Amino acid sequence: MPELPEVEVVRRGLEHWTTGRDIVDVQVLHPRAVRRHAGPPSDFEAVVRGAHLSEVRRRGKFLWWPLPDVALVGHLGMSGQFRVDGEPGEHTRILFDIGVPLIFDDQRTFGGMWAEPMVDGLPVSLQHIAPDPFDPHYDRRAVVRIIRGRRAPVKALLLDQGIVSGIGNIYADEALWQARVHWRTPGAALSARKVGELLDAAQEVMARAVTAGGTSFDRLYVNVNGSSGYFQRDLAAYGQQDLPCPRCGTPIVREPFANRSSFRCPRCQRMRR
DNA sequence: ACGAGCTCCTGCTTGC
DNA sequence: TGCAAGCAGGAGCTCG
Repeated sequence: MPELPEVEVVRRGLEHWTTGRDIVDVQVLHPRAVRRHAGPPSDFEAVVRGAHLSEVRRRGKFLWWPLPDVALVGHLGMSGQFRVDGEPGEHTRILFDIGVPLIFDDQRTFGGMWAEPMVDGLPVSLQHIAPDPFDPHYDRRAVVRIIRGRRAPVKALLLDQGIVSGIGNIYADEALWQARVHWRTPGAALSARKVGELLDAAQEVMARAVTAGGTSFDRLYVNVNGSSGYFQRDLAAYGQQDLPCPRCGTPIVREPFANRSSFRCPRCQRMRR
């Protein structure tokens, strides 16, 4: 489940392996892997072929290579991977030749790549994606104000990439656990101090996860060289159903949330008022 | 404008 | 043993 930490680990790997290289050739092996692109996969191939790769940028969970006229953008979705370490496989969707093979694999095909113009340094389809907590443009006070102005469950607000980007189901649950907030609490029911605490917890837990190389539950998330992260060892709430809360020992519970799951400590994370 | 719900997709796990 | 249902979920979309 690539969220900001996993995408950042991939970004660093890609920057190391692709910077200074040229796209000698590219083949789209699965048409669905090219999405949001204004044209067929053949146009995508034509646009990026020959491009020089200088740096890799990221906002939230989106990655892009700035090219002279457009950005080459990628999103890993649920199961996307970039690999520079081997041969194409059954889930390879796009194959680049940058002197060495650069492989975009995606088992569940929720991810994809496209090329599009940039406005103010940001690909056009990412204009509505808010800065993530590590972005110089991140405005903590503004995000606190937005969350406190909404009545939706605070977890839904944390996951809304238009408010603050990069947070997914894993790090939302971890941040809520760290700040001792029940995921269903309406944003408007939280104090400004508590929302700030929650945002700082999200930032802190994601920073630790980057250091750990991200969270790898299975082979669906690995770095560009195939190595796994190890932050799953440090998860306090997410996926920890029936296991003791690291703070108080109460078994973590799993609850349905928007057709998925939410994990919390029933003692540390109670609804207030 | 907001919030809830649905859809896309594959493969592993669970239950009858 | 086999089949079906459940589950994982990011992001864009529709609907009320």
